[in-house]
Amino acid sequence: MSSSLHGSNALCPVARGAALVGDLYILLIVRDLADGSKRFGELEESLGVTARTLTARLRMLETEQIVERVVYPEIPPRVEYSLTIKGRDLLPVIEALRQFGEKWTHE
Amino acid sequence: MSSSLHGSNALCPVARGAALVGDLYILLIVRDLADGSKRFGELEESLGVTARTLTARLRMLETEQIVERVVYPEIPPRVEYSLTIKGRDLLPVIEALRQFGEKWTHE
DNA sequence: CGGGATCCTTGGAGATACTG
DNA sequence: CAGTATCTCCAAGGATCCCG
Repeated sequence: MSSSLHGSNALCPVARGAALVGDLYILLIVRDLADGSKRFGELEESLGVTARTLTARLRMLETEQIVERVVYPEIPPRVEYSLTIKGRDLLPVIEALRQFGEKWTHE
Repeated sequence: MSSSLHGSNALCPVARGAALVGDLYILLIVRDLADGSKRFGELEESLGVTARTLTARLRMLETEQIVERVVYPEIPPRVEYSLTIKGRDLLPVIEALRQFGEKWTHE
């Protein structure tokens, strides 16, 4: 996922941004959190990915300050994920992707 | 790279778009071709990736009609890659990524 | 419910060598 | 130059079990 850059244009802001979100699951997580917070289970079902993989992405997004994790000390436990300010600045990427998807992909 | 969708929101246009370009190298290829065609070797050096990997991405982008491949029968051979109309519709994604990268990433 | 720990499998990517 | 062909390897990801 968060790969390291090696090319001669690794310095480019596009490359640095792509190194963070150039990943299918991460884009889908940001999409899911676009309109409010979601629980771990909701994301799990929406992405159709195992907990292990989802956790890895969420931890990474937390570290990058793109996603915020809030734990509610209830029984059973509840954990809500939401976009930070930085994360919300990724929404134009999602929107551009949506435009493209609507225009060029079918089914 | 071009993963298959399994989640409950796999139908979303964002998901379908992300399935195509939710990959670091693909985003960098589109970025590199944004301002005109480039040769195989130029892309290779820019991305810092092996020929094998680059070829896989280019073939996939060709199949998806995002990139066009033109062979010039010269010696030594020359092959130019460029964005198709569909590929150019990905530029807003790259631009959004650039905005994000400029604002939130450093170095 | 929201994970952590473990085992296991696969294919994606590097390195190298070769060719039209 | 622009690939293809092999081999190898490691790490990402699924499956499973467990726990607070």
